[in-house]
Amino acid sequence: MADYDPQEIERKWQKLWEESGEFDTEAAPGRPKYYVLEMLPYPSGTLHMGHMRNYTIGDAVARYKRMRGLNVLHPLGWDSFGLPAENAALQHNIHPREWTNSNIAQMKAVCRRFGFSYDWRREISTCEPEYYRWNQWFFLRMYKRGLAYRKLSRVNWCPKCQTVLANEQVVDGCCWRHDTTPVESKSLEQWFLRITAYSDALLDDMKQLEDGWPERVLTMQRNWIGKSVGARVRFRLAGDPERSIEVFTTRIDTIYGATALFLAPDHPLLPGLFAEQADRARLEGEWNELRRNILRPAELSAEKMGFFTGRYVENPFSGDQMPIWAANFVLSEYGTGAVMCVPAHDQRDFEFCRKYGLPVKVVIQPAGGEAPISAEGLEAASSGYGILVDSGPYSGLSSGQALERMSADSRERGFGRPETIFRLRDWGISRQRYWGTPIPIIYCEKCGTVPVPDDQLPVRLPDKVEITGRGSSPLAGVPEFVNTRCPQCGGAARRETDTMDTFVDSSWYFYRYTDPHNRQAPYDPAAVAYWFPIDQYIGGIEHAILHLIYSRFFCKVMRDLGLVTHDEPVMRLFSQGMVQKGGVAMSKSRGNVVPAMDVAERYGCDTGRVYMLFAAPPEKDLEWSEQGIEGCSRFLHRVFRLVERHAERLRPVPSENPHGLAAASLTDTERALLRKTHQTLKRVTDDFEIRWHFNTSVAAIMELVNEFYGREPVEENARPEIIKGCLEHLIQMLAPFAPHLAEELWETLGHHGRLGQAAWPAFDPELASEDEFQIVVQVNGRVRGHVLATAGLPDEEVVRRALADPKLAPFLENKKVVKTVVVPNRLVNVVVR
RNA sequence: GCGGAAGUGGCGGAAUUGGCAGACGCGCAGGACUUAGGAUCCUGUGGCCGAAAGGCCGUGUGGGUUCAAAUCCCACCUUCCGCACCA
Repeated sequence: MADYDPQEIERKWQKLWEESGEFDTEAAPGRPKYYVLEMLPYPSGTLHMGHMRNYTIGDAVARYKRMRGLNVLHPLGWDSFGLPAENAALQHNIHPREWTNSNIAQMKAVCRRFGFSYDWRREISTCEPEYYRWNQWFFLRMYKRGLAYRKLSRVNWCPKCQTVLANEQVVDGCCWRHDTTPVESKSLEQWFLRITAYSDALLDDMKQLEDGWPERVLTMQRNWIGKSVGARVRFRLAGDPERSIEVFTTRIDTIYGATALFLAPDHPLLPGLFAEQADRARLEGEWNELRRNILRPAELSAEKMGFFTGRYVENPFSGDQMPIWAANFVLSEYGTGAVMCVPAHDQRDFEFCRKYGLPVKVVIQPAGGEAPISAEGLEAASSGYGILVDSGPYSGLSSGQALERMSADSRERGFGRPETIFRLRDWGISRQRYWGTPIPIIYCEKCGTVPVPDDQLPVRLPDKVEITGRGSSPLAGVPEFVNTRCPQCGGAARRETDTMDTFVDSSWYFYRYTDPHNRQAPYDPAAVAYWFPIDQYIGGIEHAILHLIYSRFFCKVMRDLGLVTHDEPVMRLFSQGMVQKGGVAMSKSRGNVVPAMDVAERYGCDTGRVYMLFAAPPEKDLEWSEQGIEGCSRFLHRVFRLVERHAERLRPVPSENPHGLAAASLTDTERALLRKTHQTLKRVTDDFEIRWHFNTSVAAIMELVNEFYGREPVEENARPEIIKGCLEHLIQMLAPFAPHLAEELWETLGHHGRLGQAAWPAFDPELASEDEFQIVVQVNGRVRGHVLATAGLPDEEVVRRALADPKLAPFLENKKVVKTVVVPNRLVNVVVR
């Protein structure tokens, strides 16, 4: 008997698949489609098992859906612009393009060695001009619509990357790639994409995603967008009614309780407030001290500080005079940079006022019978909604009523208006780097900022450039690139030398897969109309906001440009867990990686795939275990031997897959094999369709294999055509997980067509059904015995048999049966007293 | 601090609708085959008591609902994740 040789089998089928274009797909209007996609990888070098998990999940799904008869689009490409290529260039004196392309070649070889069912004709690489010209094309369309603009702004600067970061790329005050490097603040001219124009759309359209996206991703996006509905209110400066300070508040209902007004330390009006005062010098000293103590996100426990500016404002509702303080916890970049201080109803204000002895005034009493609160009795702010008191004409209203009426009144009386603000900021995309998409803008002395015309795209990245790793755009040092002609007046002009954030590349790449070689447009809308939206997207949770919010934004822009008709690009999102070794995520920097190629060479890729799916449910983190993978290797060997043992006898026999029990007179063994086969089929199918828990699919198939082994020699008690039918189902169910072995065994059983194109077996509930059950017999909820019952036996009869079980007798002695509970085909519980 | 997820044998995990907790795999123990086994096949394997039959205990902790709870409710503990002076 031949031995299972994964190397030979896998090589054979990969070659055949490639030659026949097995996984090439074409749009076929009218035929049901399925678009399954794994997040675009960055070509960092060699692939390790930590990378392979989402490809394995995606490939199992793609293969399953093909067997269900769907037209499956399953592509892969490369997110090939980005900083590591420049760092490699510095370190090894190699051109970023060369480094990148050699990594791609290596990684692609691993993907091929794993037999992933990609349509490689659709492969894209974002650093190729054929791709990035469409980044420029989209940018220009956004520019024309005012969605791309340039402004001087304070930006996040990572000293390690030597470039600017978007807000989304700053985590806990540090760079997302260098989590121990605090970002610095710089003022630079930057290009922005106006994602805030879609704040409400990004929020509202999440309703379409509630069924298909993980709740925590939606929550993170909601928090990130940070919508606040409130009001803007203007406070006049006491003694100087021409000047005023605006605040934003979500709690205008508490405004009668305001006892001060706080300004952010770098509020522009602040220096002017104490300019004319006698103790100006002291105030400026305080101010400088306070500015040294502006709270950074990392130091939350730091103490609140502030000082009285010596000036007052007038509360436009109550007429009260309120002192103006500067406070270190007020954010200058959020809202108006000024807030009203309501210590009774805001915890931060409460703490500040207790420290500096400012008065506390209660204006909201809790509704619904709770004890009323008083300023003296408060130990913490009472921030809930309630009923207004001491609030002039608004006393007696509920918070809800007051919020609406008071913001409307503020508008009518000319000192305010309802306002909604967002935490979301526009997306800064300028990067002072070489290895990215050039921003297609030309600066002309006469004409100003001029977009590059479409027919001059792509603006190509020059090959020759000096990369220094220091903080200025490398392209600025390439005169052939910088010096150009103005497209409008033809005069001498200079090109923009910053490149785009690489998240621009990945914001729309999945559209390009539908039409990857189009030279006239980013894609044919008809191709997108057929394939979109993406049915299943699979990737890591680290992109919960970054990539996934940018992509949603791009989709909405495309929709408004008339390029797509859907609102959301991705219907279902799945975040797989990480692969760990030694309890921490596999990564090159930690040095705990298991190279994917090693696994393929040692065990075969089928074994590696089965392990990735079997060791844990896909959303959980998975610990790499050499013993675990050996178990999976044993399992595949076991399957191989099982089929091989029967193959010669079964090859000439027609397989029989009886449907229903009446048609065939079955032996006990046949019945048992068919039952287990169809029970397994139900479990595996449900795991694909509903549960997405492939660990239990693999376990179910293992059970089926064990069933065969437990009944060997099966040929003595079962007809060959029944055995063959069951083995075929077994192989089909294995195909999404271990496709090479499955193809080989399919052929071993005498088939000539490809297994990947064979239909998924039809489930027959009648064959799966049990006709006899072991009923658990409980007394007062504790298991005391078992009885056998045939399906459909009346409850009374089941109870009668249960009570007749001699094992129960000691527990029934001197007791009265109060009640019996019957769970059909499962359990009888006798309640006694 | 707020929000979310999780906590089950020696280990990874299973229990899909409240119905025998521990499927499947690893590990471990024993056996068969064998010159040999780190191959393969078979058996056993939550803890405690017991020769066995069987009994008691057991899903982070404490309470509750129920004939019946890993599963539902309340309180708490631990771990992980997200948000964090966002006015």
